[in-house]
Amino acid sequence: MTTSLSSPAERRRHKIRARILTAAEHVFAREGADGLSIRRLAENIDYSPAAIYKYFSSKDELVDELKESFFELILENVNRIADTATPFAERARDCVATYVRIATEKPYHYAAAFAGESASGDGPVDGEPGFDASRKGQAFNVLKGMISEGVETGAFRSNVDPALAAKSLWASMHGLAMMIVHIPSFPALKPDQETLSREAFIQFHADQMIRGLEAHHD
Amino acid sequence: MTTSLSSPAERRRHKIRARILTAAEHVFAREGADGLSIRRLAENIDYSPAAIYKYFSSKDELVDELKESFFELILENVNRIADTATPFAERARDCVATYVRIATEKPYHYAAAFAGESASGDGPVDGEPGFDASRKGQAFNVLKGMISEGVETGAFRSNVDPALAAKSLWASMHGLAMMIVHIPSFPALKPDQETLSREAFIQFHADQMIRGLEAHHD
DNA sequence: TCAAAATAGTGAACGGTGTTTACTTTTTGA
DNA sequence: TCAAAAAGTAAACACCGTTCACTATTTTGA
Repeated sequence: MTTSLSSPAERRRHKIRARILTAAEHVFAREGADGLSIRRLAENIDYSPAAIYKYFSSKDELVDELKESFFELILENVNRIADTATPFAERARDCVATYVRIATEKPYHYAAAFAGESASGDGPVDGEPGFDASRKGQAFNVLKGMISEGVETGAFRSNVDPALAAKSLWASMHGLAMMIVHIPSFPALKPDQETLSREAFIQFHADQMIRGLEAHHD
Repeated sequence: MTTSLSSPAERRRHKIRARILTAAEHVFAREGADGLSIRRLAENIDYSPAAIYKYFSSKDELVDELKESFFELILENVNRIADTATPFAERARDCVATYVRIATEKPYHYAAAFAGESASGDGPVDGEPGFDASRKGQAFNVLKGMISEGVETGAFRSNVDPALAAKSLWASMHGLAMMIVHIPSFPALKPDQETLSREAFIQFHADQMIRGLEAHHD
């Protein structure tokens, strides 16, 4: 939902910015940040390399926008599932599975989103102001909310701190996503049945994580 | 333990290779792969840039050696703990904690070790020949062995597949390590008490993972 | 309407990068 | 001793992100 802006000049400028971002998105998705060069990008859209700098102050800023809108995509999907009325356990598993699935569908985006938040220094983290407003912060809060629900309904042990547990769970999700991103055949036990076992593995991993939070079972 | 080689010429060559690697190691540890340039490296050791290519076919090959010996360091440490006679639960926790600690002590090494196994294509994975011989493969097998032990002694549920569980656990460890590497303040709940809470968080995470494998408890 | 100011766009350059090639110097081994 | 092998180098190639001085276009305000 992009709010259309006032003057026609501004609209035109916004359009060209979007054209640059779209071209960048395609290259980035296929080849990552290294494959995306300002010069190549400029040629794609029939501009001089220097022209890009009238719209973006640096390559990093341009790539940051790609990463940000990617994490918005993750957030939207996870949020939609979290708002579902399905049973708690299933809903939690779905959130994990969706997060990992989207992350691995755009491997370069996902890996880049964590490798250097914005080229220098890291973005805001839990506890610092601004974290809750960032896409990652919102996604984290969805997770935290679900865990709180689990504790309140008695599904999870009563002594789990939602913030702590959410971070641990996030780390586990992140780890699986990164493993699949960097080693695509990671989940497969045997080279065949690739895609099938990937989904199964994600399920197993999600169950594993959730079991760690559950009150005594069986 | 480097087996000393035959001829004096070969020894001299080996020595210079080591000199290059040592210089590279220092720069890489501080600034990562981007900060390590062949030209800078050459200047450090008073050689021409082209000379490096008499010893390494590419920058990637050079960096790969740094990554390999780093993972050997992880393997040594984890192995030492795994061979300890301490109680199972404690030993498992220590392995996880040590893995994450070493990973986060050399953040550039650890992140690079997973970001593109060797510049193009990925290294061998479980199920493929050669995996068990790689450092990562050996580390993975330590993990798998410990889980097998847990299943046999009845600490873990009897229906857990060690290979599957080891991958899940590895992913979780990896995720925490990567989170700390990319967002150093990740575990901290409040900006102070940094290092203290990091250790505590790793403990929590390790417990969480292990609980997911345990037979009914309490 | 018309000049001035702002904006869009460009070519050329700066200082980097990994790598290759042709060349010289040194070392080796029979 | 002397040819062959190895070590080392300077210069170039083809890239990269970014900046600068400059022109052309567009917008603005009096």
